[in-house]
Amino acid sequence: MGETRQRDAIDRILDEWAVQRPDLDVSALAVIGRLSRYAALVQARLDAVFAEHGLQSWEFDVLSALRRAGAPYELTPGELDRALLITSGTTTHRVQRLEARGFVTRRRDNDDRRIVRVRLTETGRAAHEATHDAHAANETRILAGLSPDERDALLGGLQALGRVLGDAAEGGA
Amino acid sequence: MGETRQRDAIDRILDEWAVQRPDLDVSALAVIGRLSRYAALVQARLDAVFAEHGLQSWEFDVLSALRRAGAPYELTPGELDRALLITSGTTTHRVQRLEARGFVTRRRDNDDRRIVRVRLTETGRAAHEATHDAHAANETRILAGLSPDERDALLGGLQALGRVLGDAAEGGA
DNA sequence: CAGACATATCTCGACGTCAAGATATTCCGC
DNA sequence: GCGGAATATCTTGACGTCGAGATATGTCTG
Repeated sequence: MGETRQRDAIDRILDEWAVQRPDLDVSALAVIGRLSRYAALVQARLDAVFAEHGLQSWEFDVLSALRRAGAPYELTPGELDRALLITSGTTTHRVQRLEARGFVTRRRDNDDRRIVRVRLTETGRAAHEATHDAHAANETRILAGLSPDERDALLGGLQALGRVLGDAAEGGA
Repeated sequence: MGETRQRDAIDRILDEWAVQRPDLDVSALAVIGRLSRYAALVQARLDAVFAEHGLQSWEFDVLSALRRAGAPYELTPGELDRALLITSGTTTHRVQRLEARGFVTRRRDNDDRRIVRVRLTETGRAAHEATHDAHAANETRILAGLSPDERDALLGGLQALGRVLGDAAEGGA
């Protein structure tokens, strides 16, 4: 306690603005700048573990969405769009490449022939399984340096942000 | 108080894992999943305001870095790399396009001819100025729905995360 | 001062994403 | 059951980013 927190990259940005434009209110930047910067730094750490297991993070994301959907591990491209916050063109592209790797299959629904069913193959499920533990451990390790209070604060703050962003309404399944 | 927080998209993901793999510890996912998802949702809101002012967010980022460097509003490509967490190839590309729009100039340093000086033009400074207020207001508006406690929790949690990520050592000037 | 190493920037090719629109199918009101 | 609106997916072209390596310049060691 009482110890001054070490200044980070965002603090330096705020310092620069304080010199250049002391009239500005940078308190929102202090939050949002960190949010986006740290999300990028965290993603880089996650990518490193995926790479060790021969996966891109977008591949893992798709496999995870299918895995957690439960047997028969099947979703439509539209459901993937919404779950992963990506556009339909991106989903088509991702599914094609996962199909080429043998991780998923695609087939038309016979009741509604507009719909496609993307299903995890056994190979795909195994690839997810093989990577998941290391990934989860990686996430745990990243947060391990936080005290319980800090971690609660971060989670609570993010939950509140999610409420403000209206996330409950988006990404529905 | 006592009111149950509305369940959001990440809660639904956690619920799905609880059904599929009740043995998993998803508490780290609850934090990191939100971090990356909300960073993406926030970025989309920021992009909307930049678009109203005819800028891409990467353009605004470069103009901001130069602006807050102070007169003569000049940085090297390497400094931009580190400030913006991008690779040198990306910086070259960004600077070329900002130069084409008349927002920056490039010239070799005469003392060390490996070095380039990227300088904000008056046009570039004006473009930043014209966008900055709306952008700052947008950031403030996004956070306006948070209570002071929630906002403090979010900021404090992010600062702790920055410490854990070693951000103080990165992005230095 | 020559050679090796270090630094700064740029080039090139590949990749992932998006936006807009095309196509195919289903639903709904009459 | 017909025509138009709605829905689901795919196609296309453009763009931003990265990684690896090329080039040019500077520094250091002996």
